[in-house]
Amino acid sequence: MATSRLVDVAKATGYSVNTVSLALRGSDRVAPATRAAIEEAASQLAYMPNRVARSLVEQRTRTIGVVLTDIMNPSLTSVAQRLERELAEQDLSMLLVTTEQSIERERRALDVLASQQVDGILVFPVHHSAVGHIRAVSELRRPVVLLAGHPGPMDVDLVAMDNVAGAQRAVEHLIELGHRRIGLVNGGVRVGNSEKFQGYAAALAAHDLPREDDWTIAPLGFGFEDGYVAAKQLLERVPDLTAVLASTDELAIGVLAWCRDRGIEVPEHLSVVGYDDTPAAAFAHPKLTSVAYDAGLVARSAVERLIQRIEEAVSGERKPPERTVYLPELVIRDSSSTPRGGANPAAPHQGGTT
Amino acid sequence: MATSRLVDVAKATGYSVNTVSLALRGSDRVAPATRAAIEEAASQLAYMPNRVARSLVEQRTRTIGVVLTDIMNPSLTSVAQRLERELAEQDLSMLLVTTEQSIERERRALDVLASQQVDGILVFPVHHSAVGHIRAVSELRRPVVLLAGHPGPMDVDLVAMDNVAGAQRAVEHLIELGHRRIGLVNGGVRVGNSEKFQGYAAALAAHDLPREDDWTIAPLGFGFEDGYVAAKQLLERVPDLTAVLASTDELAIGVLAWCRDRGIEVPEHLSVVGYDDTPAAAFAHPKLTSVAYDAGLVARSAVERLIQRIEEAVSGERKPPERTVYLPELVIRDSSSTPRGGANPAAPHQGGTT
DNA sequence: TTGAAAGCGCTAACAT
DNA sequence: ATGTTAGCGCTTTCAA
Repeated sequence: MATSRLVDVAKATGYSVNTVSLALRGSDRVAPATRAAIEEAASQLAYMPNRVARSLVEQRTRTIGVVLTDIMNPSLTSVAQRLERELAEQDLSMLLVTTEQSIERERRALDVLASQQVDGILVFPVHHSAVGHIRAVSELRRPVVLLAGHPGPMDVDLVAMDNVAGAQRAVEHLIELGHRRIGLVNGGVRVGNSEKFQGYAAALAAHDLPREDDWTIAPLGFGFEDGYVAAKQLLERVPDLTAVLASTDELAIGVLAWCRDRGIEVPEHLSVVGYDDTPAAAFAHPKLTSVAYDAGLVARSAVERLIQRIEEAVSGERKPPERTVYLPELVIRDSSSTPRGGANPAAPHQGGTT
Repeated sequence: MATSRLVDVAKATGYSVNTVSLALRGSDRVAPATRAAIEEAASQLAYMPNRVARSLVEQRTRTIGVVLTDIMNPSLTSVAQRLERELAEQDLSMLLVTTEQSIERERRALDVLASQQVDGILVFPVHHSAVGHIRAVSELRRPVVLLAGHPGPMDVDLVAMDNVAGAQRAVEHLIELGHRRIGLVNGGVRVGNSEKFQGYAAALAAHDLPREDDWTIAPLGFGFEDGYVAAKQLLERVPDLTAVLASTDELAIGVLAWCRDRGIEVPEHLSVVGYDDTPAAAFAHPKLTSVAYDAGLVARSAVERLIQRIEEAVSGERKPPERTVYLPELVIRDSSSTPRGGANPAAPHQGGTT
């Protein structure tokens, strides 16, 4: 596993280490013939530059740290995928860490990444508002761009979709269809992320519609099973809801599954709206109306911002953080329609289909 | 962004760089009082070790490269997730690269990772058999463990699920139910991965059942849409198939969606079996029978093997590659049953439900 | 118990 | 056009 170094190529060719280094990096300060000879020897010896040594002297690693809460969540996965692609295009590597919703792991992740001398860090924060430790890293150590967060004053750069507006839009769609009793299945609220709730409440308030605390349910996770269980709890508790917004598509698909098992027809008895517009939304049954999270846009924009911040840091500039939020689109499919009688399982139109 | 170094802590305390280094790494060769003073100063200065410098001298980075074809594919995502978790437990970081099915990108990824001096590499190969370039890396540069591959002689370490056996098991399940005309929707075959086809063909052959070339279709991708289109092509071409095995759950769910649109009932008219048993399988409609890919097992075992290989390489040992394949389980749900008449859309029992 | 010196593999400033 | 020297921040002999 002992790979060859510059000095080996130097010895093989008779040139100095410096000349070899220059030649291999394509400098025009070395004679073409020399370069050819050196390249020949380098490939003979299967020489590959040691990026660790290079990073040490250049004081940069061309590596970006990416901190995600969870990579199983399809919308985060698609962000990760897009980020990797964007970074690769800029010739940057991606060091990926997941925090599994633990603020303590998030803290450690940032430390490790800073210690690894990553050039910058992209963070999907565990808590969308508790970001003091992240700010500290961004001020003391490396440029950081957040990929999600609460609206309002915050002193770290942020590029994200506007989840308040997204949820509000979804609920307004339901209101326009004629719904007045609308529930919310809001995953992840336990860790303090309330944008979707804010949008939901704002839409109801704007239309003078009622809202009860028990119309909202907060499952621990974001998955199918969480949605299934949440639907059961919510709709057994409040059977006369006519529509439900779920904070991820997977939750929504879990809701659909429970409705199917229970004989509640969607959208006839209950309208269901998902969030993120993952590929699964279009292939759910019925096809799921969903708020589109534009992972490509966020990834592109976040990488661009981060690179800009890195360049500024190198040249000693220090600009104030900026917040960029994009308005999500609502994709209307078959799971939402005008209300026709609520989800009351006491009077289903027909039996379960599973 | 100028972080403090050992020398800064040394100056602040009056000790030498060497003593500070030892103290901060908890050596008992420094006096407790000294250590306390040094730790105090270090935290004052927010000192964090520079892992790049450390890696250069220690000749290891505590970083593992992970090469995946695609991170949107749920089964690969779950492998990535598990790998990250396993590596984190061993205090190893994960450098993630995706190849998007390009052998050229795979080649470059391996070079970049070797150049970054990762301690080892885990690869989900683009081609399950064309692995010459991977072998070269594993012999010349860094230990490599493959996460998938063809059966048969191969000279790179491998830890994977046995897809031949998995597909064979799925088809045998269908045969036991009484199916005799069984199709295959086999994503990714265009890049040369034929294990699932082999298992499918072996099962049919073992039971003296017929097999026609046009009972197999090879969509380019692995997603819902690919499955939908493949189902259309396959079942319009061969309407009297009574069962279909799809090589991923997403393909299978795409097949289900087409059947729904077409008024073909599953499993009454057509049995459908998926592959990987992703979370979506249990929440599809109908609930999908699927071959369980055990991502946790593969991840755990692959990381263990890789670490072992790394240790051997450090101590100069050189053991021959080993192949470990695990037998997947078949999870039987509602999408497979005894055949009742084939998928002929000319005589559906009832209209479409979408 | 602590310090001085060497060196990991590379790039960069400064010779020649 | 090429070579010499220094040094990135750390760990590791080897001395004291």
